[in-house]
Amino acid sequence: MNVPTMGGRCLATLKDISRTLNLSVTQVSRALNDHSDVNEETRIRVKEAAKVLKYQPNINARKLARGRSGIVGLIVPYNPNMTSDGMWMEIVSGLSAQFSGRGMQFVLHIAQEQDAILSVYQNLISAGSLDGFVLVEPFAQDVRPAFLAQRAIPFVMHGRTQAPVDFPYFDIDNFGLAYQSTKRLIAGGHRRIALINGMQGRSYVEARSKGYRHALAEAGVPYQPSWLRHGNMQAATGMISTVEMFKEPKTGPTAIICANILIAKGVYQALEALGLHVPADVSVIAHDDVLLGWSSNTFFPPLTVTRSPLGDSWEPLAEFLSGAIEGKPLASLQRVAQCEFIQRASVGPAPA
Amino acid sequence: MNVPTMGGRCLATLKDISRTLNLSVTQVSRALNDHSDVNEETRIRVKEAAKVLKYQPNINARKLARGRSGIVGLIVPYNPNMTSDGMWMEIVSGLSAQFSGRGMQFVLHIAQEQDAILSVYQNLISAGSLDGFVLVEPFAQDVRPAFLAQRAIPFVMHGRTQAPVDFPYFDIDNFGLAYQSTKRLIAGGHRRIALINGMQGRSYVEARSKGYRHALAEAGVPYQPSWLRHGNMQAATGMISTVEMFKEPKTGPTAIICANILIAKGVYQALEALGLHVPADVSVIAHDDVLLGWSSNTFFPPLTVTRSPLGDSWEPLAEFLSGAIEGKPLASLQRVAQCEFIQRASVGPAPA
DNA sequence: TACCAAATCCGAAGCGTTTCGGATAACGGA
DNA sequence: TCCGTTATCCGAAACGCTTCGGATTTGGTA
Repeated sequence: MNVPTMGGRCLATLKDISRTLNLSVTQVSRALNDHSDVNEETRIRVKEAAKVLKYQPNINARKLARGRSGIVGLIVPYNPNMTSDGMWMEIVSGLSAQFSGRGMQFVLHIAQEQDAILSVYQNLISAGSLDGFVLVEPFAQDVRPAFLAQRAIPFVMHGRTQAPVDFPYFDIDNFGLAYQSTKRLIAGGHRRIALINGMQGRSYVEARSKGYRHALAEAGVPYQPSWLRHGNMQAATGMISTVEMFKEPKTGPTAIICANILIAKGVYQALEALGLHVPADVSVIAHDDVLLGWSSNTFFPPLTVTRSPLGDSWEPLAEFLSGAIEGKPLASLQRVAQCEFIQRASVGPAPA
Repeated sequence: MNVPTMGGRCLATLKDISRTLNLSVTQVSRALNDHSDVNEETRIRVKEAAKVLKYQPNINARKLARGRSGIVGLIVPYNPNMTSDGMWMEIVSGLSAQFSGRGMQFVLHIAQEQDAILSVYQNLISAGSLDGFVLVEPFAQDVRPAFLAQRAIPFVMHGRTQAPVDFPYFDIDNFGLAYQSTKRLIAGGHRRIALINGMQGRSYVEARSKGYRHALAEAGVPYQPSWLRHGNMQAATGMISTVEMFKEPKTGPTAIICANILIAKGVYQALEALGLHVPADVSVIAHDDVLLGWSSNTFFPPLTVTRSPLGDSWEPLAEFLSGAIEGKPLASLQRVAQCEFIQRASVGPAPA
């Protein structure tokens, strides 16, 4: 139909190398791919020639032969206001950089609203266009792992689900960070501790709630439902929750744990408006993903945080997914990162 | 090396269809691709069978045969604080959706700092991994078009450069919107008009400055350099610029044109702080990209805007790039969109 | 000397498409 | 009746790579 008018860009092929070296294409391929049965000296000659000829393997041919596409994807449902949330950009840029460093491509697929999300996975796989997925922001009850695993589609999850996890994942110790924070506050004499958490259903949110309640139960501190709050991870959530919890004066919490820095920002603002002081009246701890340009050191008084940079997760995620595609054993494809506890001035003993 | 352990996912091929229909692979391929010399009835039978067998063309084989990868890319230099900017997410999600709707893949490539940006384009192309690029946020003097055009690498630009544009692009009429805004203010009796623009060097910024100055010159209104300001497109820029322009009381502008809604937000805040009223003391016009969750109707008094949704550009960009790859004539791959002028209460006659 | 294993190499088949260059049949006009 | 068209179809080659199943040499061992 249309002639390939668009310019040269012709590149060296395996055949070219084999011709100049008087070798077979087979052997050149094996040399380049570091296979076992090729003479060390030959391998060097081949690699040398490849460099000289500026050889670049044609990924499509390779993929056709290998039966893999070399492309992995992240599917996110289209959401008009996701645009205001810089976290997605962080995710995309982090993963994209990691995968391209591994000679793979990473594509972001926006699923349109009308698409059933599971069928999107199915379609992309069966077209041979993608050979694996990254799953982020999982729900505690997430249907995707079972679906994908059943079809032997490789994937890696950023986080875990409530069900036993027999798949590759990288997660932080969400239970632990909430547990630790709560426990430390209790150790400081606090017994009226609130947790302002993210949206219900997300698995990291549920895990944190559990850690919080576990610490309370362990210390025999009664759990008060109105002090476990849920909302999106924005300053407004922190502000509104705080105001509501202090509606009845003198009955508010003496310590507040925030699911992220933004929420903590809102809490600080609300406390200031209410005339309450940190940490004299209320202690505050937040979890810090080191994200969004929000730094935990823009707070006064300085904010105590549990810290685990979101940016540290892209490398293991990419590694685990490519491992899964190559069929590496599951045990090597799972990791839970611990997080750092950074004590600062926003936590004090419980007021008398 | 490693056996293809990872499960079935085997899919119907052309051969399967040809077998069930007693046709040649050739003819099946031609039928599916709507070529000319295939019987209408055959074509229907083939498409029917394809549907029944859930046939999905293997893109890698297709790409190998056609010599194209079907993947286009956007290269952005790595920038740690880009993440705070929701606009990138908008760009990525918009383009990604458009291209995947065309059966292509769109990848975001993060160029690491040490990479020379031009060589990144070169490398991605010569590996055969990408067959075209989208260029966004061009500079007035942008070196990429010449580089890519010389190598016959297809691309499309969101915007234009200062140099004559003999390449595919989609742009809005930046000159025109600044010109129109300025002209209308002049018509309202204003002669002290400021423009708070984006960062110098970007081509849309330069174009707007030109439109502004052209309108001034045309009306014989003197151009005052301190009233043409540059900064990033954030509220802070609007605020700071306004405060500075009103440092000497009574000598400030009577009208301010803002490069986007965020800047206008800052301007409103500064004016309020300075005790100046919109539009009695100062008229305000902004350009509205319909973005960032910022809506121009959160303003009081309502903000007059020139409006052209950034979201409208993804479709033509995708169309033009795939057109360029297919070798369509240049003339059909260029468009400048006009923008809407929405008159609201933030503009009034010049104060006496 | 005969045999075996290890080290290197190679030919050929295959991956699933597209496409070039005919082949075949039906048909109308000369 | 012969020939050129038109409408359909097909075989085979090509795209560039990987990989299976040997082939060849070498050196050591029985």
